[in-house]
Amino acid sequence: MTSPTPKRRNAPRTKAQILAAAQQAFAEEGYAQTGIREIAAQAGVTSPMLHRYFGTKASLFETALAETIHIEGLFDAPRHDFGELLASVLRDPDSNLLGPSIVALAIGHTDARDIAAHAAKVHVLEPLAEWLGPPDGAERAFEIVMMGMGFVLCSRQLPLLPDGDRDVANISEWFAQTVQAIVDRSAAQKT
Amino acid sequence: MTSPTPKRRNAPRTKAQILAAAQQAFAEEGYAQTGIREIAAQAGVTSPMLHRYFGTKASLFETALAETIHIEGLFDAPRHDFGELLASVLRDPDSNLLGPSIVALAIGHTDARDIAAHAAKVHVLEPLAEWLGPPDGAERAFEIVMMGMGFVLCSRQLPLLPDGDRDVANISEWFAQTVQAIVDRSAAQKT
DNA sequence: ACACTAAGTAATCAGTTGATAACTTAATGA
DNA sequence: TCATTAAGTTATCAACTGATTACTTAGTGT
Repeated sequence: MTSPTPKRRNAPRTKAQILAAAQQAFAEEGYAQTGIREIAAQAGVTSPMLHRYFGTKASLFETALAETIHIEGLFDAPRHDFGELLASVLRDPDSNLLGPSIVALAIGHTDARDIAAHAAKVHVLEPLAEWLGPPDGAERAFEIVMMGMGFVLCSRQLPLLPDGDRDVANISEWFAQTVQAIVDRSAAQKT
Repeated sequence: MTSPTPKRRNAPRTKAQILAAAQQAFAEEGYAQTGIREIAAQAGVTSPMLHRYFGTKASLFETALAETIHIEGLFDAPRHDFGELLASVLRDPDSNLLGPSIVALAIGHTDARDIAAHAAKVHVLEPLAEWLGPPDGAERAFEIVMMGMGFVLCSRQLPLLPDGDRDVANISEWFAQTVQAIVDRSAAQKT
């Protein structure tokens, strides 16, 4: 009972725990408001461990974000389901959406904003643009990311969603259709 | 030359200067990263002045945001121009867009996020919903705000816009058309 | 002319932040 | 078995945060 539990040492496990705690904290509280000690405590270690394994707070943020943000999971389903798929992921309260949340909550801090912008560009915008295809893949990728970020921001972070289930369902349906229209849009039929 | 310029006293002017400096700083750096002293220095006063006139930092933020955020200016033009009008305001680099920027940069901080959410609801969503009209004004207002926030977030804060002028013009046109479709959409023709 | 009020400043407090140095101790290999 | 390496902790630093107190002085009404 009084044994202080000698604390097994396990570097990779500790490192992983810190990373997971950081991702969760950055996604819930944002970069600026999340303290080094808070992350360390959540990971069950002390704060210097965090510097040992990840250097600075910003560099921890960078790796935490890079590991979390990814879009490729949406490319497996049939192309005509993309809109509905994205809508269901963003709407589902159980999908924790670490990536978009971390990016959205990071823009209030200069360093974090730059890191987040770069990660979003490399890990989301560019793969999405390539998946959509030339000649206007970049435009359409921006439009989709813009809608996704707007939805996450306004529905999860702020939150501004109307109260009724009916409203939410309608908004979700509109979101899916609008995104799908971007996916289906051909560069030929421009005005 | 060596005269220290006796410093005229002018309460309302000082208060206005603090408010203007706060709006600018909150819109550029965000709530969390903007310090009391920074705002005071920008306003040409010392930090206690800020507490004298506005109480706490959060309360200063609240007044600064409430004075800045407004949507009614877009209601004067003809209804069929709303999409294009909103797009032009959001796109124009010269329109400083204090309101949306302050809201976007505030979500990383708990207190500021709550204040911003309330302000957005009262000063943007509700007037817009009323302007759009029943029965689904709330839904459509959310959709428009969502798109606006997404655009500001991705184009101004991050920034993720493609490089070419051609791309930007196309995105802006798509944005205007999509928003206009929400405005024009009648509740009758729902699936 | 003078006293009162309020605008403004200097100095400082207590708490928190990210980061480090110095120390302890568990694990590993020769 | 024992010395070396690395995992982990304690204590602490310097800087900065929002906020407050006590003081100075300009403006104003009588």
